[in-house]
Amino acid sequence: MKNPVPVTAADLKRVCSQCNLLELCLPFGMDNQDLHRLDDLVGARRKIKRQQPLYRTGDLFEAIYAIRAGSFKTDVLLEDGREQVTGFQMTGEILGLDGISAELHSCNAIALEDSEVCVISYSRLEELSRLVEGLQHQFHKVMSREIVRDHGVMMLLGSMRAEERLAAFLLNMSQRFTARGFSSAEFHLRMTREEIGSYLGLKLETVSRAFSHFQEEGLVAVQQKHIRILDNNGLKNLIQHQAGLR
Amino acid sequence: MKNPVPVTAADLKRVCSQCNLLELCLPFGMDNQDLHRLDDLVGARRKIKRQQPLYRTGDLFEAIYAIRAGSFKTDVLLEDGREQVTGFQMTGEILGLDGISAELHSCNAIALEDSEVCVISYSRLEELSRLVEGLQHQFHKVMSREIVRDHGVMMLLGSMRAEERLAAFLLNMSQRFTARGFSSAEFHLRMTREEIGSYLGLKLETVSRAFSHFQEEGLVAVQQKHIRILDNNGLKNLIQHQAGLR
DNA sequence: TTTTCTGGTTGACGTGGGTCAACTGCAACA
DNA sequence: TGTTGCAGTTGACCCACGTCAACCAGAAAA
Repeated sequence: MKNPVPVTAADLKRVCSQCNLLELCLPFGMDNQDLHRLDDLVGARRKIKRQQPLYRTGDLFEAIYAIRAGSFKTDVLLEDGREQVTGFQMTGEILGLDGISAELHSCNAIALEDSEVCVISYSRLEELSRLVEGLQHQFHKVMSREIVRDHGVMMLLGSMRAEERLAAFLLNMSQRFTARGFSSAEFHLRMTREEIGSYLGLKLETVSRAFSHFQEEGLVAVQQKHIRILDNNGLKNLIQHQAGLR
Repeated sequence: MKNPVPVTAADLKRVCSQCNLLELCLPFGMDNQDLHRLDDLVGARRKIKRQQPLYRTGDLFEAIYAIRAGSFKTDVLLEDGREQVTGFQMTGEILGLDGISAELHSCNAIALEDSEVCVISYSRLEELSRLVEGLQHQFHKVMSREIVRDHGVMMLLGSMRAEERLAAFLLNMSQRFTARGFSSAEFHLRMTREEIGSYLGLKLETVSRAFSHFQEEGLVAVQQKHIRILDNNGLKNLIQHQAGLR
């Protein structure tokens, strides 16, 4: 029995100052007073169904997005159809920063599962961050963090071997799940082997074989998308000591 | 206390509003009035000798830098000594954005030739960009452009073959020289084959062979670091049509 | 239940680019 | 005017990963 959805107290509380993702998201480090000024910046919510785009290459840039629930991939397409996944994003992370430079989005953001984002009007964000020092600073940090993350991916792609890349990927996922209060040792990947491969610059078969090999070595237990990390240090060692090539 | 360094007329002119790199640099798009407010933000200059670092991984982050003359590479080092060059920067481009996120620099910036940078105090930049909308917006664009550029490099590294990568690199260099008023067809590379290779995720021998092959095909004339592009479209076609692999 | 579909695994084989090594050329300097 | 040294080129060989293809598993549809 469905009534028209009434606005409840809970809905009204869906603002930054009440959000449990706070410490992962844009408002991190802001004081209580500033936080309340954020509440009217973050207006609309948007739900995105699995496989649907939040935005596409060429779309007009008007807002950035904070992931409230779910997860996304971003990718760049070449004319000939080749896809490069440039990142996987989870709750609390910010999407859309690519659009500021040209006022058009320069990649696609696709939901990996049914997801929800907070829409943050970019013009109002600029406005407010001229008034709220903490917001300005935090926003700059978020952008800078993205640049540093990208350098890490370049390191992966340019200097590591297949199994090192996958190990680094798993450790990164584990660390991000931990930061969100989930188990660091056991998690569920939302992306396919092909998407992992595209991100890591490998073919899906190579990803699959690397998973199998890790399993043989007792480093992880793999059951499709469900991953259990059995030997964290083993994975770490793999990255440092498998040097030399490439 | 030290004796104050006498300020000469030449020094006074060394300000953004007088700089011929304007349209490539941070102040791009700002109006004349705002521009003059920038002049006292950009204080010191710093000269860096070839092969010397402007900053190193782990250095305290206090300023960003605009390249006034010369060129740089940025790189990330792995514990085992592997180096990944994350970018090459030329006049008008901004260095140091990586440092904002952790208040420490997360890569090394090394001069490829004797160079000079404008030192832009980050705290004063944040201050001023709260007052000057045009500066704020332009700064955000610069950061976003860096993110978009990084996505392009990921595409290179993750999805392209060796000769495609080098072709894309040459076209990119050509386009950036053009933007600076130099010939688009003929230029001098300041980095070694090894540095190009590190940037492109290739070994120096592969870079060298690709250059030789381009030369055989009549696409470019290569004489050590001096490059002459003979067939721009040929290079472009190489990227689109050599698809399939990887 | 069986059928179909999509994603994942595994094997056999090929190749692009890494590795190793010899050689060349230019530049700095005695 | 030779000497040393580093950057670049080239060749021979090899291996990590891509390619192609068969097969499998779980989920959704019939």
